[in-house]
Formats: sequence, structure tokens, C-alpha cells
Amino acid sequence: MKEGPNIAGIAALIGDPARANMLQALMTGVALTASELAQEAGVTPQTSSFHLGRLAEAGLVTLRRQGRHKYYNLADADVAALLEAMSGIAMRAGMTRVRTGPKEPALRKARVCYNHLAGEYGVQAYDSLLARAFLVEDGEQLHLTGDGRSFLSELGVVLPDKESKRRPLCKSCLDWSARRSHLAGIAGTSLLSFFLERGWAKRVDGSRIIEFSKSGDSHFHAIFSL
Amino acid sequence: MKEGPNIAGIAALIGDPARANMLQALMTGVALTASELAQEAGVTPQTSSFHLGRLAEAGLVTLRRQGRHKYYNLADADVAALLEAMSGIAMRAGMTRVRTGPKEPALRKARVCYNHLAGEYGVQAYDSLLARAFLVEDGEQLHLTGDGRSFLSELGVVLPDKESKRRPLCKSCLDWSARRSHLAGIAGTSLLSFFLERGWAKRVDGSRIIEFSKSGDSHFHAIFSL
DNA sequence: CAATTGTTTCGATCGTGATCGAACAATCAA
DNA sequence: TTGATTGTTCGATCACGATCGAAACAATTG
Repeated sequence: MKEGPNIAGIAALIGDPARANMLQALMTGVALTASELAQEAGVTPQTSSFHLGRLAEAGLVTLRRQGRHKYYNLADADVAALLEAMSGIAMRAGMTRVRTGPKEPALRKARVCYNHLAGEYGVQAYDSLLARAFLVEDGEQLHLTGDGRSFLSELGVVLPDKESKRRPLCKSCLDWSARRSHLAGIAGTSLLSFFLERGWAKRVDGSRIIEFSKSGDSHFHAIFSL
Repeated sequence: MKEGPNIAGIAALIGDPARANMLQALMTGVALTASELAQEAGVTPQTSSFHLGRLAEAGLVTLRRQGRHKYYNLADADVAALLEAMSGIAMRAGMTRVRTGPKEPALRKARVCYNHLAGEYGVQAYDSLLARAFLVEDGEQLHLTGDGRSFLSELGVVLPDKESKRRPLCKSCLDWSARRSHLAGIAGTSLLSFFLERGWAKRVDGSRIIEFSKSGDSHFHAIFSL
């Protein structure tokens, strides 16, 4: 009777509070164990295991075993993008959490999205690279130009020699707070770790917030001026 | 304890099969009455009313009363984009409907996405306009150039004189089948009705499929060659 | 080897939410 | 007015799925 893929399936999967909390926790990009996710969602390890099984079965998360632990991650950037988009709609609908703490503005400013930089800082970096033609959009594809490659390399951002088909070097990701694109893909990941390794920015506890230091802030604006 | 908007809320909303069916039916872009949606979802009018109340409350659908009818629509293109993105994930996860009829290839070829053209034809039109610089991407923004405007106008596609802030003239929308962008926004809507009014393409029953006539097909490829 | 920690399976419970029957309200056509 | 169509509200039912206790299983450490 109906055509098209089964939307209700994955929606119901994300629709459970426990699973939604787990997925949001994984949006930080760090791999988490089953028990850590259980605590994050506020459920016992047994139920956590049950939920993770379903999420993995549906291909929303991946896991790699390491010793007696199982580390979980979001399957890929597409899933992260879906969650990010859903955040946008949820926020617009006024379905903000009861507990809307003081962290909110910090989240808008700079946060991690799966494994790359999002928020105001994320879109500024994206726009800046685009304005100087270091980055060009081609349909849905996104390419780093030769100039762009040398620019980033000279800064100290490590990049692979050649593009791979499976994991694109550059990819745009829609930002729920700014409603603009920011840089994802390998380059996006490298860029974030570039700032983290230098101590110019650091992650806050278990949240998605990224805090720039005073010097890190000025460095950022020097690099990504508009 | 948690930060960020409540994803589980809207996900759970979409997660119910009846509501998901309703939303997918609304993806055709046509306004449907409460009882039509009830039949579409395979539930009684009472439950339909219940579900529509929740969807409207969450801002996923809008309604306008007309006589003793209530016509429902998707709230806006953002909601449509979310559903489209979810289709992509669901399809990749192999969660296709049991009833995967012969309509599928037709759906991939050309279909309506909320109110504009999607599928292979949609992305081809998009790429073609982009290649001739009739359309330019600027960050997340999408602009119609002067040449592009006159090109479309001379064809007979009606466009408003000036851009409005609320409803952008051009907007890109991610295609779940092709994984590429196609044209949304006012221009996307006008383009679709351009083909429909001329009889070059027509909609199939209550589905999202758009069927091009023989002459409509050649016209399309003449206009949007690559 | 035992002891500890992490994860899963099983079984049972329990609450939430979807569903429908029936009655009610509103609109339109005579 | 009466009758027909459309939509909603209320109440009760009922099934599905989330949850946890208990126990088994797996892997590491001492």
C-alpha cells in the first residue's frame, strides 16, 4: 500500500528517550562503552545492552571490541547530520529540555559535531575558506583546492595525500544553531584536532562544548578572518 | 542533566506508524483533509484526529480550515527535508517496506518532494543550472543570477520580482535516492508547476511519482542538458 | 586458580500510548 | 427544520515495548 523506505522504523528507534540520550552522547564523537552509555542514559547496563543491540542492527551505531569493552560510535557523518537536523526542528518547535542550563550560549558558539567543529566558529571557518577559494562547492561535492591544501598544510593541519572514495576529504554539514554549513569530512576532523593538540581549544567535561583559550581565540580569528 | 533540544520528542512523534504514514502522504505536497489522512494511515477518523492534533502542536504540520474541512500540510520545507533525510538513512539500513512494488524505479526517476521536483530529474535540473552559472552557491545560501532569472522567465517560469526573507527564492534540498542536491524554494515550486501546467509531466494518483510525457521528456532534456 | 569487571540472556512486570466505540459539535444542503 | 457529512472529545481497552532482577557468560587481573 505504501511506497518508499520505512521512516517510522528509525524514527521510533531514535524516539525512545534512553536511545536518544545515548545517540546525543555519541554526538561528542568520542567512543563510549556500553556501561558508560548506560549511565549517560540513566538506565541499567542490561537495558543499555538491549538498546545498543537495536541501534547497531539498524546501522545507526558501530562497535569495535577492545578487550572486555565494547566501544560504540555513531555509524557515520550521515547519522550525525540527521540528528543535527532533528535538533533544529525540535528546537524550533520549542521542545527544549526542561533543564536549559547556562551551557546553551556556549554550545552555540563552538561545539563538536560527531568529530568536527560546529557552531559559530565552525561556520566562520567554513565561510572563510570558501571566500578565499580554498574550498569550492560543486553540487553536493566539496573540494579542497591546491591553494587550500597548501594553506592548511603550512599551518600544520595534517591531511592525507589523496582523496578516498569512502570517506570524503571535505563534506558540508548543516548546523542546527546557525542554520549554515560547516566543514565536515577528514579535513574537518583534522582541523579540530589541530586546535585541540595546540591547547588553543579544549573540550568541556562530557558535553559537546568546545572552549577556546584566550590565545586560541586570537589565533582562530587570525586564521579565519572574513 | 542533558543539554540541547529534545530530539526524542519529535522522533517519537514521527516514530508512530500511523503518523509516519500521514507525514509521508503529505510529502506529496497536496493538502489533505483529516479523513483522507485517516484512510491513508489505515486508522479510524478519531485516532487520526488525535494524531494530527499532536503533529500540529509540535509544529510539524499546519492546517487551514475551509468550510467543514480541515486541510493539512507539512509545516514547511525544513520538515520535508528532515523526512527526506530520514528516508535516506532508513533505506541504507535496509529497512525498506515489505511491499516494494514496481513503483520504486519510477520514484527514483522523478517525484515530488513537498512542492518541488526531486529524483534524477531534479538533480539534473539543479546541476544544469549550476553548470551554466544560472545558479550559484554561497555557503548555505543559494542565489539565482541575473542571467538565470531571465533564462527561466523567458521559458515561461513565473518568478516573484524580489526575494523575500521568509521564504527564500532558491534553496537546496538533499535527495535521498540520488544523495545529491536538488532545487527547492519558490523557484523550485515554480519550475515544477511549469512542467505540470504545460502537460509535459503529470502526477500519478496519490503517490509522489511524477510521470513525464514523451514530448515533456524531450523538452526537459533540451532545457536542462549537461 | 579464584576474583573482578563488563556485557548479555532470560523472564516477568509494568506503564505508556495507540486504538476504537459511542456520543457530541459544527457545517452544509435540502 | 431535518438529514447528511465531517471532525472532535471522552472513556475504556489492550498490546507493545521499556525496564529491571537474577543469573549466565566473557575477558582480564592477581
